[in-house]
Amino acid sequence: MPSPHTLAETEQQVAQKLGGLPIDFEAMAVVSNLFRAANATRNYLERTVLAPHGLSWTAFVVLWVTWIWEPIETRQIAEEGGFSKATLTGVLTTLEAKGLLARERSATDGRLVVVSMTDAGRELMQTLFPEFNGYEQTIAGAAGDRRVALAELLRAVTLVVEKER
Amino acid sequence: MPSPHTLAETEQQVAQKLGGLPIDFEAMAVVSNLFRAANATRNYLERTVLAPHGLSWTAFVVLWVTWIWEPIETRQIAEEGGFSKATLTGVLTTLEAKGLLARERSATDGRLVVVSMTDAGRELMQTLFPEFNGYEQTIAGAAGDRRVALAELLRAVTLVVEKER
DNA sequence: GGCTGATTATTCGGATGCTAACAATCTTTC
DNA sequence: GAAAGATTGTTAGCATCCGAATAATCAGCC
Repeated sequence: MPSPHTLAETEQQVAQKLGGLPIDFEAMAVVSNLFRAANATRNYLERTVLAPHGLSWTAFVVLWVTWIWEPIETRQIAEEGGFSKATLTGVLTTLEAKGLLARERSATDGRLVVVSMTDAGRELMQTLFPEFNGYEQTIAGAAGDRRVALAELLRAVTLVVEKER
Repeated sequence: MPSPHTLAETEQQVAQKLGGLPIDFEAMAVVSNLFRAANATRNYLERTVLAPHGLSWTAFVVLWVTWIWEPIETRQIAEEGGFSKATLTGVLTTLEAKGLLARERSATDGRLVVVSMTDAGRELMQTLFPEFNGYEQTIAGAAGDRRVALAELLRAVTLVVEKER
């Protein structure tokens, strides 16, 4: 079974399809590779280290952000994690059902919900995160000595698209 | 409302939580920024250019791959697009219902399904893709003159995690 | 203190996204 | 040519993921 087409093959085919219209292939490569890398990485981390603990990628992110900053308001978790509050509500429901964290209404502002870890949640993160970080090293190792530069470039991309809101 | 915590704040808090355990913060930064950038970019592209045409990110990718390589087998679309065949089946159902592409069983191998664009689908891509590429330029512009390097680093990450299968 | 506007979290509906199981088909081996 | 193994696409079940709508709460203004 052939592997996906090469960049050169794809560029040639796209040029043929669009018949001379100017296409920025470098921009195309940045965006398509961003998604391939993120998707492949998420699947890899879920399969190797998160699924054995019954966690999805986003569940882990929520757990991690809560563990680091607890007690924390839900709107802050959503902001740190980069997903919507609607998504967060669903994931919190899942994690609360697993007994890893707990929600309660703020005593001072009835609109807000505050989240804290349970003892079980803290214990899980104490062992899971160092293991997880080991896999992160495998992934970041792909960038060799340009890891810091890669992280900075990715941060710049996020800033540009979040500024366009 | 405070913006997300800085990298320095996060590192300090993580170090405090883990009490001296060695954590590779650079690796952490690469992986977390990869997801922030991919998620933010997907939301931005869906909101600005895809949703007005009734398309999700993955629906667009499937349409694009099919447009470039048609007629194409479903297993090849899944491979090029980097998602599972189960996901592809659902997205193809959506796109076929919108009249943008068509599926048919292979005449030579009953296991295979071949996908082609409809005239409506080709017309949509003729106008949509150049517009989409314009937004891609905005995004890739975040990397300045390191766009090619960024795409290569991302490709390296994908290769590393897909090799770990 | 009552009204208006803003903010928050949740719910709803619809779409993605995966793994595992399944049915149908093809390939290989004997 | 029959059986076993492999491959394909679909289905089922479960989890995410979003925007819009909703209900509850708070802030500001008069």
